[in-house]
Amino acid sequence: MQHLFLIDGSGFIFRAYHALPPLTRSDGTPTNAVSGFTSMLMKLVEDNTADHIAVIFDAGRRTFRNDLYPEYKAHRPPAPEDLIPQFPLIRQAVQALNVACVEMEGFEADDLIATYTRQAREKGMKVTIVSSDKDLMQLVTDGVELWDAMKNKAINRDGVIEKFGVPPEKVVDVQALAGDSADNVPGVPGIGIKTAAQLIEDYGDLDTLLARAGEIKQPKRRQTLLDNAEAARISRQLVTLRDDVPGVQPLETFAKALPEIDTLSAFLEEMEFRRLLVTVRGRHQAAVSEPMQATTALDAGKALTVGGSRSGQTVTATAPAATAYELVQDADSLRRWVAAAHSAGVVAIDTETTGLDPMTATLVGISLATAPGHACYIPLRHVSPQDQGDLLGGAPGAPTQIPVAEAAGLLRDLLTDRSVLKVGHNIKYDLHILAREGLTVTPLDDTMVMSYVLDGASHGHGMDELARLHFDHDTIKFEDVCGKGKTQITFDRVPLDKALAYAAEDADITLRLHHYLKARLFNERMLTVYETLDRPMVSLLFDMEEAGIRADAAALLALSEDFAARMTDLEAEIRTLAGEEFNVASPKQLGEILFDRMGLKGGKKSAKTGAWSTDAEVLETLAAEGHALPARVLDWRALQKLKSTYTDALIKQINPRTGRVHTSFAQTITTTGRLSSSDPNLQNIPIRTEEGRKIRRAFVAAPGHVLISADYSQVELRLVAHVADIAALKQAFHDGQDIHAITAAQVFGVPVDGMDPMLRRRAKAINFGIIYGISAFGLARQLGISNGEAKGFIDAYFARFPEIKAYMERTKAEARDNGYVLTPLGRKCFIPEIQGKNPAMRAFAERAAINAPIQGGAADIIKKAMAALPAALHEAGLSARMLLQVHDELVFEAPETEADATATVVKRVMEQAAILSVPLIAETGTATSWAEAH
DNA sequence: TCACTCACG
DNA sequence: GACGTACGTGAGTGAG
Repeated sequence: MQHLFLIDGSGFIFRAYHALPPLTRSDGTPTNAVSGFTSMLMKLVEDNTADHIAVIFDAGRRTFRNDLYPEYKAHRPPAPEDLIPQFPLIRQAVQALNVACVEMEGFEADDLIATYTRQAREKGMKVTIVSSDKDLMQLVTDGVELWDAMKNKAINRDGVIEKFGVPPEKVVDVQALAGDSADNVPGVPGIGIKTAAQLIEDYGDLDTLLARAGEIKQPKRRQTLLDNAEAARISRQLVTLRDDVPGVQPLETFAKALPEIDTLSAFLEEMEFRRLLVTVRGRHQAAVSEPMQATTALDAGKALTVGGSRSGQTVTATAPAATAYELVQDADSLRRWVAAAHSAGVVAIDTETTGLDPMTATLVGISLATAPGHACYIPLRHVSPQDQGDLLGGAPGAPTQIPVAEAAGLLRDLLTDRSVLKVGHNIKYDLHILAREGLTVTPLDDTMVMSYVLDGASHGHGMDELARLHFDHDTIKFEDVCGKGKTQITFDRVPLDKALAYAAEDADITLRLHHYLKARLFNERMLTVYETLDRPMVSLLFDMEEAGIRADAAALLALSEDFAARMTDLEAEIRTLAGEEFNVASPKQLGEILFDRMGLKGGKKSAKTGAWSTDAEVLETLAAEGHALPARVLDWRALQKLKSTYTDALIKQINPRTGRVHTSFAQTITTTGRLSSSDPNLQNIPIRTEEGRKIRRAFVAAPGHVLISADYSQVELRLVAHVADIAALKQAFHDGQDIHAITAAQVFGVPVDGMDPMLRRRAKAINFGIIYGISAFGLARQLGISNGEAKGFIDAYFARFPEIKAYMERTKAEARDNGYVLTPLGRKCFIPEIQGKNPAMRAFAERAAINAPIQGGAADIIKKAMAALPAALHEAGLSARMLLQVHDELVFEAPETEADATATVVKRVMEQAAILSVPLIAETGTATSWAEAH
């Protein structure tokens, strides 16, 4: 399929101009925009896969839109003084790069882009519009996407929905309502993008909405819409792009051509762009002196530019001429692959299994890759595709396979050879699978974790997504091989040819990702974070998951039954109080009973669905007013939660083979570097209520053993004191004082001795607020006080600890400048919405930015402690096993006789994990159950 | 699949 | 001046 690139020239110019400091040629001509524009365009021309490319400019200020609405773009300030002389030079740059260049009087660049996009689509071409201008988002459709060249990010249909809340075909309707202050499109006053999207969502389109505006519930909004219907219609005309601009230069003239080296050099020389000149000459030299690098179907001829300032070097995936995937069905072939891995020193490995749960899935086959494009698949437990299938093998029609035990034997030494690095994508999963075949694997690299260290939660880290993102390659999907839904088959029933293509590709991609990500870790200075914090977690988390924690099924069952009985009683009572049958578990039905039928006041409706809110806050207010029904519902809900989420669910999660619960720790999910736990989540086991604690009591040590819980004391507040460098707070921690009492004394001006507990409680809430990026609203809600009072507390806090204000401003600026903030140990936490236009979203992002170094810093510290602990315990001759991590707490299981010694080592290692300007304190507890140890 | 609710740090 | 809020997660339920 042919591929057209349309570059929004004006957008490019302004971004280049604002991104770069003022630069001038030796004759004084300003050149910063020319320089930025030229290097962006060069990069685009070199990197992309286009066969047609053009830059589109605006021709003049007046267009047909000014006839529709004279005020259109009337408030635009003129271009900056030092940009004006650069416009003609930029057109020269386009010519020097041998790229087509189009503009037309009376039309905006956007209209030309719309016109060419339509023409290209009619010819079946794919289109990429290089711009992040929201006005162009209406053009996105199948085969048409926007490309944000600064962020290196594609904006597809989903991206448009994220921005506008509606799909591309409805964007003009939303813009018509919301208007645009930059372009002076009026829209309807008081309606922004969010409201507009909601209205269009509700009514389908603008015309229907305007026709039915009388039905809108909110009186004020109804009236403004009725009053401004005409403005909305004109606005829509203004924002709708013309895709029928007549007499445009034909698309065929955009065919991509290489730049003339002499013309380009002359231009760069004239502009005095020495760095670009060197680059261009260097490339030219390389191209004439060396034959083309042979490449594979994957990543054909495409150079991967590796980011970072250290070298700016280009990493190209080197590969043989074609992908050669081999099916390995006999021992000799496998021996050859093992030898190849030994000589390569690095091998990518992936397992195929019968399921997704690492503790129960069974190995079906293994794939290996030893060089890009050079991969194999070793089927081990495939059955014939028609077979009803068990895992015994040897059934009629089962394919030829190396016996599993023999294959394991051939691989064993390779997998533990210290001179051969084993690379996997989410290799923790494969470790579980291989462990059940008696195989251990070391040393390790994990490309999923490497990707997370580099790009955080800015995108997902699945292999399919990374292949698409970095190699522009579409992998074979699991669903393509196994189907989905009811007809899905397990991998052991997949025919070997399809299994080979799928499985070998996964290993191949993993190896290529490893090459690419390793270079990026170095160039972007993230190698230390990866090596010291995240890489050691891979095998450690594997050990923890494999260990599991013992759960007392009988105790859980007894709790379940107790909860069930009490819920039945409550249900009867609730129905009597309500005077009718209803589903207590349905917030919708409950809301209708409380507020519509019983007519209680004080209800809130949700913004999204207009349903009555019945959350704990609402019900507690009603209960405090003396209403019995909401009070009973609260009791019922508490029991329902404990039973369904915990007791019932945990019983099901006890592994029959081990009698223990094996959670799964995710290492690449959170925005701050924390871990997360699922299947089941063991990081949210109840503790705050007595009933909940009973569940924690069911987590117990094996016979003859104890559980040791060790948790950091006030770790996040200590990090606040450290990163914000708050002298008074640091002193208080050094002196080992009660930090909330000290805060109260400072903020409220009272002595610590004989302090009103209420004041300490308030100070504690303020301290939490600081960690969360405080707002008066949030603090007021937490404490049940007025916004004004809360603001007073915050001002008093800032006055007493002025450093905190500076930290907050500094951190917000850091996020705005970079799109991420750094933890004290150097982890990047990405805050993409910080540049957002919506003030609420931006405020949200700012609070997240303030919180991230604190929460993330604490996560880094406990990771350092975890990484150091196995060796420390081993050296002390102790056999304790780490079982759980709950953000600031570690849980161990140790022989009773080693309890004290283990607690001592754990405490020491945790406290020494990082040297901050405040001491770190860890507290330990020992008991036979988790509840008592904590 | 989404919204709501609620468990944890 | 409107936006709609404390930070970070995972899971169960109802409803469409």
